[in-house]
Amino acid sequence: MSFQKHASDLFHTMSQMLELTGSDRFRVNAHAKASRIIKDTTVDLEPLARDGDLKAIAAIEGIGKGTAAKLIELAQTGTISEYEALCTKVPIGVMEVLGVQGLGPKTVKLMWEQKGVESIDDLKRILDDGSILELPRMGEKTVENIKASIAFLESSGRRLPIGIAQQVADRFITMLKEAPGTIRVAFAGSLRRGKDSIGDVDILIATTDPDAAREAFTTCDGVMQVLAKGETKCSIRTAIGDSASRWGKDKNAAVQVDLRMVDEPNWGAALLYFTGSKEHGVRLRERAISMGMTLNEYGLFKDASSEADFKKMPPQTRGIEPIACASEEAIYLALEMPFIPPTMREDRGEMKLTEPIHVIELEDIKAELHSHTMASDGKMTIEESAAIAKARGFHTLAITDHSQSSAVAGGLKPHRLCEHIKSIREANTRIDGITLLAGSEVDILVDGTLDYDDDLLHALDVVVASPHAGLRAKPKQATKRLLKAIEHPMVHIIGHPTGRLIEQREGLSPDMNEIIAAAIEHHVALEINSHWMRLDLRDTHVRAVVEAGALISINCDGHHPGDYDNLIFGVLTGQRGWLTAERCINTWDAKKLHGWLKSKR
DNA sequence: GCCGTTTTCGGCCCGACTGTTTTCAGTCG
Repeated sequence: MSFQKHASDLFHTMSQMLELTGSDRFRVNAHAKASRIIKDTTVDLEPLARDGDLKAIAAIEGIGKGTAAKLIELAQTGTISEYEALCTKVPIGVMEVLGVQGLGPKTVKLMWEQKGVESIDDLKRILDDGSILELPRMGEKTVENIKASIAFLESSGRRLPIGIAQQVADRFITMLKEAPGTIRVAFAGSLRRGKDSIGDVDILIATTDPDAAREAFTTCDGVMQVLAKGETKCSIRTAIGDSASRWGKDKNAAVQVDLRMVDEPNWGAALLYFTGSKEHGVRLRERAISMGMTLNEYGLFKDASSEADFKKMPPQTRGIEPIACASEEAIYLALEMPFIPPTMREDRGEMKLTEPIHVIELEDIKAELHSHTMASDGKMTIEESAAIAKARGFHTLAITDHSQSSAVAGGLKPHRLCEHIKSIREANTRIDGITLLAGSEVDILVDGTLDYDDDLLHALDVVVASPHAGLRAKPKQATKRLLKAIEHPMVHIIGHPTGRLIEQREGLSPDMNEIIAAAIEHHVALEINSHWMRLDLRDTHVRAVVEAGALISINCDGHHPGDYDNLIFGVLTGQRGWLTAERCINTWDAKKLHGWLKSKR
């Protein structure tokens, strides 16, 4: 595990332990925030911490001298004394109990202190023998909810890949559009922000008939449990359904879906609020206060009232008219900020922007440079794939089937690749309106060499070099391997550079700063693989690439016709890394792109 | 623990829902 991931995990655990020991809540928050920033930052913390550079670390916003000192301690001694001290106070197993939905620090602390609950198994014990009912504020209904939450956690507690969450959201949106009285319906939350994995699906609806929406939502097919059913908010757990088979083995997979009912005139304020992130929302509300205003899900209010008792009532209930609420754009404008796209709302520096950043959009993509056909493990012919790419308005499609070492993927032996190149060239003469390029997704072997000899590589228009095996290698070895591929003069793109699979396989952890520096030096583009199981590079890597000024290539890695629809997830990942169109080679016009590809021949 | 266009001290976002409460605490996002 990388130093930063490890440090981030430690701070997260410390934050929970502080909460359980009744520490000052602002201190708890500061630790949680530090955990998030350590995970997200593009600053390489390990060398700074090893050198004891307190000043440089504390210069990162949200990281102060206290946290910086602990990071240095971690790098130099291997642990943090505050963490060790907390471990003697709080059994580590108590933290897993905090993961049960509906149980917060107060309740978990009570269970731990009064009933000796130090694990989920202990919790099950006091549920089974009924002694949980001896705790204050604990009744039959709460007990049932806890049992359901444990079952949820054990069956499918993990986060959903965005591709699956999107299917769930689309299903509910289609259903709610049919409900009587619906004016508008949309998904919000982390799904709208394009995160690579989604904890729960948020749906927003404006309707003249809330009762109908509530009924439709809580009684539709697949609903396993209704968690809340209130005036403005409903929560359910639903089976994932058809999508589960595509996802993998877990047919019992479930996900929580929240429905928020809002008034149409406040749509923008509600959408902004429920899109989050929580941290971005906090920053916005702080900014509003500093400007003498109040921001909530009903709007942005000029709130000069200083009466303390008035302050206790939200402005909308005091008859104050919002100065902005209809659209997100209006609210950002009133806050004197540029519009921040949903994908950038993570409190990763966007609050400091004075000018808008025009991040890449789906429509900017004009070429697909990584696709498979029936020649290897794809399910499309060259012609089928070309027709789809053409229909999407692409000017170029590169056919890049697997190389010989990927035996399970039907990788092509050299003589078959030669025949395949001929087929692609022949198809290119036959098919109008799109340029077909002959390429290959060439394995980067464990030692960093490529899977075909240079003569054969030279015959290809596009070389996507990707790691497929040996994905458990140590960071140093992984860095060396990828660097060797980047330095190869005939490589255009490094495909899914880390080989991670979301929620399934961590993949490689190379030194991204070294990788990016080499990519710049050797004019190699790093891929954002758009498949929702991969999204590799991930958002924070893209941000580092963008800051350093390297090139990105966003590709579908299509095997099935439907895989072209995954492109949006790659684009959203790019946006999350603040990627602009000009840094992405797939947005270039044909002349520029083909010229760049030929420069490596 | 962090931070500063009043501040190195004294603040630190806002509202909804549930369950067990007879007026509200705990949790969530």
